[in-house]
Amino acid sequence: MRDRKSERHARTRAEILDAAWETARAEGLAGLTLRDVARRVGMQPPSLYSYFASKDAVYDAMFAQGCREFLEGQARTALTGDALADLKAVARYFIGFCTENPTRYQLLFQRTVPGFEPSAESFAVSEEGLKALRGMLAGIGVTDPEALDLLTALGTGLADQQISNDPGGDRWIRLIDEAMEMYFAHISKRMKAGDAP
Amino acid sequence: MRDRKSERHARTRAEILDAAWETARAEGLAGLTLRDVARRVGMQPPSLYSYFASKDAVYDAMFAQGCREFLEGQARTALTGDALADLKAVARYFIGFCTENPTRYQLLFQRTVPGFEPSAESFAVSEEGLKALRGMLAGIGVTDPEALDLLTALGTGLADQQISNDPGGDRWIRLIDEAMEMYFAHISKRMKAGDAP
DNA sequence: GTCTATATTTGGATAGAC
DNA sequence: GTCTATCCAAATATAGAC
Repeated sequence: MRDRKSERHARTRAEILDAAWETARAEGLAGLTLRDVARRVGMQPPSLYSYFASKDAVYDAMFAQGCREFLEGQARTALTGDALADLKAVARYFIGFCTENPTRYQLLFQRTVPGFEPSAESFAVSEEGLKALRGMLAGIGVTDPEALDLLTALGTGLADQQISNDPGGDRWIRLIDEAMEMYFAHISKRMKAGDAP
Repeated sequence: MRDRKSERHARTRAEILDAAWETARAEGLAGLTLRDVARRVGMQPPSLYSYFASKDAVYDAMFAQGCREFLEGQARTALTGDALADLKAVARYFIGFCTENPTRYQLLFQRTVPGFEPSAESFAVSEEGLKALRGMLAGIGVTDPEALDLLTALGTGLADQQISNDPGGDRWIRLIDEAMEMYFAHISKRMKAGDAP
C-alpha cells in the first residue's frame, strides 16, 4: 500500500532542493543560506531540518542530483558508430551540460564550495558518471590515457571559457565541432604513427 | 628625502598581503577572514584597518598583485621567432602561472569569490595582461578570433584539469607540447585552406 | 599605529510548544 | 511538521583610549 506520508515528505524535499538550486544560482553557490532557501519555499528556517540534517546535507543532495542528471542525459546521447560524429556528440553533450547550468558545473566539477565534501554515497554516483563517459569514448576508440586526458582538457576548456567569458552565449560552443575535428585528426595521426614507427 | 614612515607603512601592507595569500591558500579563497590574517601577522583584527579599508580592499590588492605578477612573468618569456616553439613557450608560461598558485588562478580567472568585483584600477591591470598575451600570439601569427578562442580554451582546459584532478603533479602539464603541436597543425591546415579554398 | 571594547549582522542549529 | 524563541559562533567594522 502506498505510503502517502513518505510520498509527501519526498515531494517537499524535492521542492526544497529546487529552491536551493534557485538560491545558489541567484546568490552564488558559496552564498547559499538556509534562510534564503526557507523564504523561497515559504517556511521558517528551522523547519528545513525536518528534511535535511544540515546545510551540508543540502549540498550533498544537490551534488547527487547533478550526478544523476549527468548520467541520464548521457544515456540519451545516441551514438552512430562513426567515430568523429560520435566524438562531436559526446563533446556537445558534455559542454551543453556544463554551460546550461554553471552553478551545477561549479558544484560537480570544480571544488570551490567552502568546506563541502560529497558523501561516499554521492561520490559513488559521480564516479559512475565518469566511468560511463570513459566507456563511451572507449567505444569510439579513445582508450590511450594521454589521449583521454587531452580530450577532457579540451572539453573542460571549452566549457570553462564559455561560462566565464560569454555566459549565455555560444562563442565557444560554436567551436566544438572544429575542436573535435582537430582532435580527431591528431589522434588518427598518432595511431598511424604508433602502428608503424 | 626618504619618507621612512610611508616606507614602513608600505612594508607592513605587503606583509599583510602575504599573510592574506597564505590564509587564502590554507582556508580557501572564499574562506578568507580578517581574523586569520591578523593572527598570522600578530595583530588584532581592527589594526588591519590602518592598512586596508575593508576586506574587499584586501581582495582587490591581491587581484592587482596577481595581475602584475602575470605581466612581469610574461615579459620574461623569451620568444625565438619559430612559431611552434613560441606557441609552446607561451602555453607553458600560462599554464605554469595558473598551476603554481591555484588560489591566484581562482581569484584572477574564475569568478567564484562571494561578492568581490575588482576595482576599475585593478581591472585595468588585468586587461593589460590579456592585451600583452594577445600581442604575443599575434606575433606568432595567431590573429583570427576563432583560432584565438580555441587556443585559450586549450590553455585553460589544461590548467584547469591539472589543478582540479592532479594538484601538484604534471599529468596535464606533460601534454602541453603535444597539445600545441596538435593546435599548430590545425591552424596551419586552416590557413592553407583559407588561401586556396 | 595598535590596542581593547563593543556594535552589528548574519547564519547555522536546537528546544520546546502547538 | 511547523512554528516561535533562542542560542551560539563567526566575522566585519567602528569608537576611543593609550
